[in-house]
Amino acid sequence: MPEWKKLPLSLAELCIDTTLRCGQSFRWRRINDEWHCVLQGKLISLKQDPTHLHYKLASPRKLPTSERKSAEDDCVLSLLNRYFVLSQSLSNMYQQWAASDANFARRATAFAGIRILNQDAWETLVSFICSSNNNISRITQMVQKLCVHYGPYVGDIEGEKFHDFPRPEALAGSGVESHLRELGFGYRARFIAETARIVSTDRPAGWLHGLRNPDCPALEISNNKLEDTETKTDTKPPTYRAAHEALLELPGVGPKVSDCVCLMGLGWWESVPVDTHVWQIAQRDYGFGKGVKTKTLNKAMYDAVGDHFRKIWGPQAGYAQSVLFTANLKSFAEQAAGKTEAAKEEVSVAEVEVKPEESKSDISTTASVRTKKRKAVTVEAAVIKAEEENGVEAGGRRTRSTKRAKISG
DNA sequence: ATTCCTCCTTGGAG
DNA sequence: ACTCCAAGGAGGA
Repeated sequence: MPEWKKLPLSLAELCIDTTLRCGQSFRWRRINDEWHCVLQGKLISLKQDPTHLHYKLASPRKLPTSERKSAEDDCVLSLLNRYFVLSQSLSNMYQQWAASDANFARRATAFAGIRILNQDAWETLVSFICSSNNNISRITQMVQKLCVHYGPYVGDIEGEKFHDFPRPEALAGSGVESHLRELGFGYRARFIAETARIVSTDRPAGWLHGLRNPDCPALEISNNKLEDTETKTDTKPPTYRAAHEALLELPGVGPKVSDCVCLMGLGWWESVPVDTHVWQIAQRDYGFGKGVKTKTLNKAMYDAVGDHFRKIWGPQAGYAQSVLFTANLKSFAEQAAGKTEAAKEEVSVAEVEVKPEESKSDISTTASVRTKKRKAVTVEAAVIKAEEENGVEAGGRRTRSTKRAKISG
């Protein structure tokens, strides 16, 4: 039996119990207060106490000599550092967001230690294609089915089998769509099969990885050696906008799913996925949607919400968004209400001032969406329009006919 | 060319 | 039983 290794880490820097079940990754399973998942072919186990994160390789394949064993431990540690991006100080970021936004300060009190996971881009892509018009528990079941039926088996824990996530080629077969429909994927079956075929066949090797943010802290180590094998096709460094647009070409990928992949799979932390929860938050806490004509989330509103959050939270807005997203989930309602002993008193103190000043701005778009060239939307509140010159340039628009043409062809 | 509306699968919750 | 909702997107009007 392998021994646990430990890493000094506070719950404010990482809380796996919240981070691993807030709808980012759908493969971690908790058994007896220990978390297990296959990452890069390795079955990894985690547990946490207030001062340390404990980790181990759940089932090493060979009898480890002491040398090999310590090498494997180093490998797991490096993997965890990249997966959780532990080089980044989370409490510092929380402090900055709380200082610039009273609502964040209030909501985040009971939700410390939530990190954006630096996940595999392909897994993130497929997982969030599954997420459309869906709920977290069923997404989890669907991802599990993908692993069981198409992913490589790695090992057992407590009688439960663990598989890795399948590679694109494994999901690109001809019978995949009908099989996934039998497995209850609904209309997403075609999206997954088709996207797998495009990524594995139509796109060059390393295409998805090439959309990564080269400045993401998770890449600091491996970025020095820009390997010649598959990255020499592209000379210009990718941008968030370019990555976002490139993903939109794939079937089942719209603006929201694309932003999820950018944020959680490609290291673009300025990406703000606006889903039903974030739209609720934007309306309830940030004055969006007060206009008569703007109760529904249209494209202009989608962009305005993301731009607003980037304005108040800065270039890691998507990271901050995930904290409020988690605090808004029904499955975390008890935690949000401060039922945990740790957060109880702090929340009751902060509960006094419920209305932040920002709420009075009543952000709503006027119906005059005079889209001439790239002026996306006219916004009444001056809060938004200030960022026009702020460098968030909207790149060349990709029309939908282009996307359809790519799919059918 | 852009925007808006409806439909798409499934299953759990109210 | 029935409607609504869940980390939305595609296709047509």
